[in-house]
Amino acid sequence: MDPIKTVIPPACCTLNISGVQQKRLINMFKALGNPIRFEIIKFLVTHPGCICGDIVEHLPIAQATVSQHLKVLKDTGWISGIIEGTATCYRLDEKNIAWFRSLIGEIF
Amino acid sequence: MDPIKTVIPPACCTLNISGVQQKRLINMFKALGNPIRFEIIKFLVTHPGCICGDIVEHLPIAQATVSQHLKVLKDTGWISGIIEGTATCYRLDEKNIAWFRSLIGEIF
DNA sequence: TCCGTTAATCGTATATTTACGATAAACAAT
DNA sequence: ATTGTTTATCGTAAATATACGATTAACGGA
Repeated sequence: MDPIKTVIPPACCTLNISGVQQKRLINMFKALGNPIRFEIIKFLVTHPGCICGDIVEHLPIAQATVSQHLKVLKDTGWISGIIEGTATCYRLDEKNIAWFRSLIGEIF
Repeated sequence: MDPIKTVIPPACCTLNISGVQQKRLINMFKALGNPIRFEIIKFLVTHPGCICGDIVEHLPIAQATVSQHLKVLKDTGWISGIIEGTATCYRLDEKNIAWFRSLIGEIF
């Protein structure tokens, strides 16, 4: 007797990912799933190397809060910051974003 | 006298998006930025049309919680559900995911 | 050395998210 | 009609995220 075969129609995406990579991706999603952080990333596209104060001026929230969001974005790989005297210059983490882009292309 | 020109090096992505589209995208990111919901989406890739109970069996959380996550995924456009008798069959919202994919391709 | 500038961190209040059990609603089968 | 099955929703507890003012730390310039 033939075994029962269930045909699974091909899905619109594979989401073929797991483990550490999946965790990393989820954290990147989560970080960008916040309007303020999304705006910060947008701002960095046009203002690479800007300092925390520039971002504070551009947003309606306090410096401490901006700093906190910058930390989240740094920890999840969206941005990097280099200390320059008393300021910190922030820019997109292009390498990690490239990883994100190619991974999305693979699994979606 | 010449105006000062600041050259902005081309960024690794444009993030050229705003308004309602941006809000929609952010909400999709936020929804997928949760490990449980990510697993649900992965499960639906291989089990299209499955019912809530199938997902409950597959995950270590209560039925009420799964239902709540399904609602979030539905509200953000990741999945759709059609009522079939007393059950509800869930599947990926392929149209919306296609929108997501192409948008990501544009702005990243 | 003593200020002024900048950003990170601390402590904390509030809001949101996540989880659960209990219950309700909707339907199928007997 | 009654019973069983399935899922959504309600109420609520606990955890996490978000925001702020105050403080600290690190550096540059007078």
